[in-house]
Amino acid sequence: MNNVAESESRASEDSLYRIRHSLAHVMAQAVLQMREGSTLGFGPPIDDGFYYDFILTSPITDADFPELERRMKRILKQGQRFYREELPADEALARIDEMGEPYKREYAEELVQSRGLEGLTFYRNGQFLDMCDGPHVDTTREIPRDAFKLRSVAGAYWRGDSRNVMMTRIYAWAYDSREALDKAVREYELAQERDHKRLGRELGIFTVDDDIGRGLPLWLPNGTVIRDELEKLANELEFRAGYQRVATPHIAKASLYETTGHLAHYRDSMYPAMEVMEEGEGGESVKEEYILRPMNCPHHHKVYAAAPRSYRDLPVRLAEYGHVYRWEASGAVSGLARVRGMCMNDAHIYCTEEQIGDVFREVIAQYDEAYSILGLTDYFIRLSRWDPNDAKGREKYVDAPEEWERTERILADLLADMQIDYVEGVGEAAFYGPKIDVQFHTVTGRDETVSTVQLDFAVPPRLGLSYTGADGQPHTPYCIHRAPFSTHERFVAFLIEHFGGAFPTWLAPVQVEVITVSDQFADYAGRIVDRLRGHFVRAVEASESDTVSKKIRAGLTRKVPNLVIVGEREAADGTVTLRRYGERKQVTLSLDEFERVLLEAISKRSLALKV
RNA sequence: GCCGGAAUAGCUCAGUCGGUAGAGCGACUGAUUCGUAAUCAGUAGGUCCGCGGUUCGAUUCCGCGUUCCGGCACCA
Repeated sequence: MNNVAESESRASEDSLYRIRHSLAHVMAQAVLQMREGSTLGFGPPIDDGFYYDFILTSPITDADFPELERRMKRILKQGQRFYREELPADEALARIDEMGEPYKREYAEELVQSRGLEGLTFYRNGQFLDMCDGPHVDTTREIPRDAFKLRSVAGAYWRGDSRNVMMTRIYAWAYDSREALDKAVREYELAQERDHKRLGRELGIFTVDDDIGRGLPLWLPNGTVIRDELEKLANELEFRAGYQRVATPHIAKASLYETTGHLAHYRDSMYPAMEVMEEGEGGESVKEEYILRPMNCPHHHKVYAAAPRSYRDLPVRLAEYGHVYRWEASGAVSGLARVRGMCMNDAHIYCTEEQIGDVFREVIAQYDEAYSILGLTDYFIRLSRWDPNDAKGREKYVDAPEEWERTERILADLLADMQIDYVEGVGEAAFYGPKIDVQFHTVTGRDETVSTVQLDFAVPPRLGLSYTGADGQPHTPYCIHRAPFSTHERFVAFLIEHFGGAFPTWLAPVQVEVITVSDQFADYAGRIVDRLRGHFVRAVEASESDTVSKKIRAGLTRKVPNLVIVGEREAADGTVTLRRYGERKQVTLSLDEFERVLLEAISKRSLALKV
């Protein structure tokens, strides 16, 4: 972006910021008209509009939106001026008391007492007064009346803390023109059509059944194909990088998690223990507790510990697409994106401190390769640190400040050295160490952690892991946890939305569907399908009794990447007519040629077919 | 977990001011043999989410529960 464009875009963002911020005040004014006696929380501009939080005297639902919007438009029409006023701290607090706004008061006190502000600013427009930093438009006439739209009502904790009161948040879109608003709303609606929960059902990828349980998706045949293909790719990348595959059970004794610290730091996210009676040495009954594992690492640590290790063996790379189970909060569970039983593209790399840098480089190179195969480019890196000031710090993180500082520095230096831009994620670390998270933008515009690389300094020593160094002495290895393909669940959820359900040929559940013009050509179609299946291509024949149009429609609806149409011409010439998903233009090519480009696209995992 | 909303056929949805329900698509059967996004006809398919309450009678009203959706918190 050149400088002119940059400054223009910033100027328009500033004006948009004012519009959104001012509209928040306008909405709050209208809400107070409809629900007199309600109190205010925060009401900031956001990426696509604004929201405002309230404690309402009686609920508002989207059924109230038309009236609320009418009132807002009336305010805009009135041309209310925004008046700014700055008061010294004591007067400001007195003013807020008059306003009867306890939450504003709490925040104002904090601004004055903890942050030492000497004065606070207020904005008044019409009857509405708010403590607010601004900036705002001069008058509500500057705000286009047709460029905002109320979106949804939601709950939100005061100041984002679940120990606080739950407020009602009203979200709205807001832009500087009707066209920009329409565009945003259209994009939102298009994103809804790509929703993985919807496509997952329509494309037969997964289902969730009440009798199995919440957050425990069942992978249907089409979804299982995608899993298997991803797993195959992961295995190949890992094999090439010297990983060794292991297989370990889904449960372990509770005592293991006592030792690792999971029970101390992670208990809330774990399924509770299963109690069983086992026979003790003397034949007596002994109570034993087993836990569904929430992570694979302790099991892999035990694989590591199963053999004596020398520094010459390191790094040791142990990989498993391992199943783990986590007791996710009921309100968090959603489709495949947040589940309670998941299968993780896990590997643990045990290394010396000196090797950490090289191992991270190797892992990040692997991430790059994996994402480039999938055509994923819209992501950024987050360095996730612990938060020593967290109120629940001792519960959330292993208490070892020097280790945190040292390992976080290693990662920060490494990122700087590799010239990788990143954002800081304070309080986003794992309990056992800092991590580098890969944050993807989802189609609905939110960021989501898909993959992570974690540096674990805490658990290996607790399990007594060691290797013999060149000095003949035992040393404790570091463990690096990595999962470029995340869990099958979250990654496939993300990929469904990324591809809009139209997977590249190598990943598609059905790779080729052969459509006959009439069932006179069923023999030819059958021969094509058999031949392709002989090469492990997932080819199917369309139903015989439908019309060509109907079969094409069905194939497109199921987003089959390659529709092959055969009729008299093709049967006579030994050719096929190929209609690629998303392309109107078709090509007729010999069956041999089609097979060649198809197999090449599959083996190279191409995003497109070269014809 | 918290706030709010929703739940009717496989899917998308209509409907019953309280008298046990309908459409389109899909499925199945038959006819049609067709050249690029829906051929025609017929058939089957529903404890109207569950449990209580009110009522002569509840899918409809009320309560509780379950699940899902939009958020918040938490997180791969």
